[in-house]
Amino acid sequence: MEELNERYQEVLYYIIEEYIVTANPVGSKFIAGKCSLNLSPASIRNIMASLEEKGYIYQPYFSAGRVPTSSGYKFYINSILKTKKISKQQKAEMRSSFNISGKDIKKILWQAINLLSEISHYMPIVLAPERTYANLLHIEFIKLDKLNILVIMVFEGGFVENKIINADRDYKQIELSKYSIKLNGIINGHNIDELKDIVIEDIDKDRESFFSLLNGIIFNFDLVKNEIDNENDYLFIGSRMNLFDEPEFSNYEKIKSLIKAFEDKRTIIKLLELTKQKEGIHIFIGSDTEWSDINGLSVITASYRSKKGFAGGSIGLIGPSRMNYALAIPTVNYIAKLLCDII
Amino acid sequence: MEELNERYQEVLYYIIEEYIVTANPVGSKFIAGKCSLNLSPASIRNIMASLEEKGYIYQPYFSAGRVPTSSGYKFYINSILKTKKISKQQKAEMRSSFNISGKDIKKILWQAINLLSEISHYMPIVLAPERTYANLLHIEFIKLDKLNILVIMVFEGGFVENKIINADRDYKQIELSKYSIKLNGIINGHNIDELKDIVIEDIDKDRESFFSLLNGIIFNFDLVKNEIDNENDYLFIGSRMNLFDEPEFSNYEKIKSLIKAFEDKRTIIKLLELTKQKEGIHIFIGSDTEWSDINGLSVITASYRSKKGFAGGSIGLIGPSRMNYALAIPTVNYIAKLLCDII
DNA sequence: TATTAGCACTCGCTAATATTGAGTGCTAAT
DNA sequence: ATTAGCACTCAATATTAGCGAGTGCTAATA
Repeated sequence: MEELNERYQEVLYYIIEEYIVTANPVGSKFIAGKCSLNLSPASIRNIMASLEEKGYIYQPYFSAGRVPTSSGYKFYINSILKTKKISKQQKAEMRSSFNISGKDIKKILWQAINLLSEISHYMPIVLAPERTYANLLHIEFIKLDKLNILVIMVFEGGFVENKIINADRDYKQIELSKYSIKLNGIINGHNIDELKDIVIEDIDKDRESFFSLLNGIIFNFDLVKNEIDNENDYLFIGSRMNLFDEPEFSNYEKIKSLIKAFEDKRTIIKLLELTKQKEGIHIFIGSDTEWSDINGLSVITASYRSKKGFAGGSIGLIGPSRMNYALAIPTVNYIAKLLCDII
Repeated sequence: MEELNERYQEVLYYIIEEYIVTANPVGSKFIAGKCSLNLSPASIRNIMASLEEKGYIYQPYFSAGRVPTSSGYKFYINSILKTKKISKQQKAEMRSSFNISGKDIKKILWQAINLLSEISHYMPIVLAPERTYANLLHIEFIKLDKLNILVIMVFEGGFVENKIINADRDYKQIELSKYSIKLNGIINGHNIDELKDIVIEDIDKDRESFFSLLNGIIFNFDLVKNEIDNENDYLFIGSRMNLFDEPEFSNYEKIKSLIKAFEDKRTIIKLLELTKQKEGIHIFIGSDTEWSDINGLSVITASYRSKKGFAGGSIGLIGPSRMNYALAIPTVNYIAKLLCDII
């Protein structure tokens, strides 16, 4: 990223700050009034022309004010922006807004969404922790009917996964309970991958009739790993309404493209999965290659991870590119941190 | 509902049929062309004037064509409409589009939504069966940590409910398993209300240390009954996109009011709960008192119920008031019937 | 008496035109 | 190097004109 003269930075700064608030192109006269270096509109215009040449701002049409480009935002975020510190009081408020007694992780994630929504007025998204690397706490087989067995897996962190598998024959509940107990004996805080090895080993030692049942379970392990068969238990999306209130989506065509983009959750899931394994804040702006579907949208993401070491998920905030980064970035960051503590 | 002359009925019929397709006010000339009784536009106009006086149609403005009112639709549905029979082949197709092997009820309900969406191009909604009257199949306690116990309840029909309860002391898993076994011995196809009585009785006989734990569970039963604490596991909503494509929502204001109305799911839940216990098809039109939130929308609902007798839920279809009732009504009806069979 | 042709009238829709004003780039003066 | 001054651009808004689909009424007709 090219270096920018202090004066240039200040002009860019005020353009973006103002554009974030009003969503209207910003003119030279306004900047001249705001700027600490007392310059006339004409001088500002010269600076603006340079900034435009460098690609940080552009004019929607001849003789309109200037609007930040994606690179403009990027420069602003990386070099100019000083994010607001969250006050101790605000932190305490955020923390206390979580009600964690007797709630499973799903509800806690929803609380995070609501909190983010309240504070930011943008659209929060949360990816639930994946189960592959999470340690199993408990496994249980319950007979539903002749050939269907319900497998309940409880993971560290309070995540419960229910799967129905087809059995090869009619198992009795007592028989199933025996296997449950047996398996629970060896589970003992292993994750699925490890457990798979142990179970396969065990089969060799003890070729009982539940050989095939176990096969079914192992197959099922792979299911849990690879297939998210209900997106609704994996990606949580907060209220869209706030986004629709933003002026850039105040016409029919744009609001429709927005709805269409969110209808298929895979784009969002992909984005959140990208950042899940990485530390810290990630920001996708405007027409980034990773987030090119909707022009004019930005996404701030952060990953969370329990201290016990099972894999975490990520949270994010979707807003217009002209979103209030100074507030949004530390908020996303802190809520991710809160989630780490809570889980 | 007032009686209508056959001639009047025919005119009303063609107005509605045409309006359903084009969404434009229908003029006298067009009706004169369609009508089997060969009348001139002028005569049709006379009839239209009468129909307007009776409140079945209205003019959006002087010298526009006529548009059906809510009472118009009501009369049409109750007295004129002949719903299309679904052919055997279509029925077979619908039935075979369900993949029920190894799927829990939630996924089956989602399949119903997708099917309805494909056929109707409106917005399907499904209310999951409530658990109060459903028979319990299995109950299981799993220790999460010192004071948190996960209670898993499996209901007939494949519904699984997970609840975390706070224990009064630190239970060992072995201890909990014993209670699980004990409870499972007496569950045996009772529903929660019945079970509650049995358990309370049992407590008197056998004042063990799990007295207080059971108390916690009983309290929890009430929770399952009264509180739906995650709407997302209760009400399933299909794709909104189809609705937004309808011409009545083709402007910014209307689309926003629509989104806002659906953001809060309680209205829809209330509506579906109203019809859950009743047999057959229910239709809410336009500005019915039960469904007055969004003008121009209609809802068709039907309840489903498993044969084994546990309480069912209901499915519905939200579309514009000018929806294709002839197709939508039998489709909702048949899919509800399919659900009865499958569950 | 029921029906219809004829006609003047209404009013939303579309396109064409005029007006406004915020903001610019350039030039010449400071 | 900075800036006042000025002509110019162009979206947005308001204004006007014309079209045409559809009406209600009246008088003629079967």
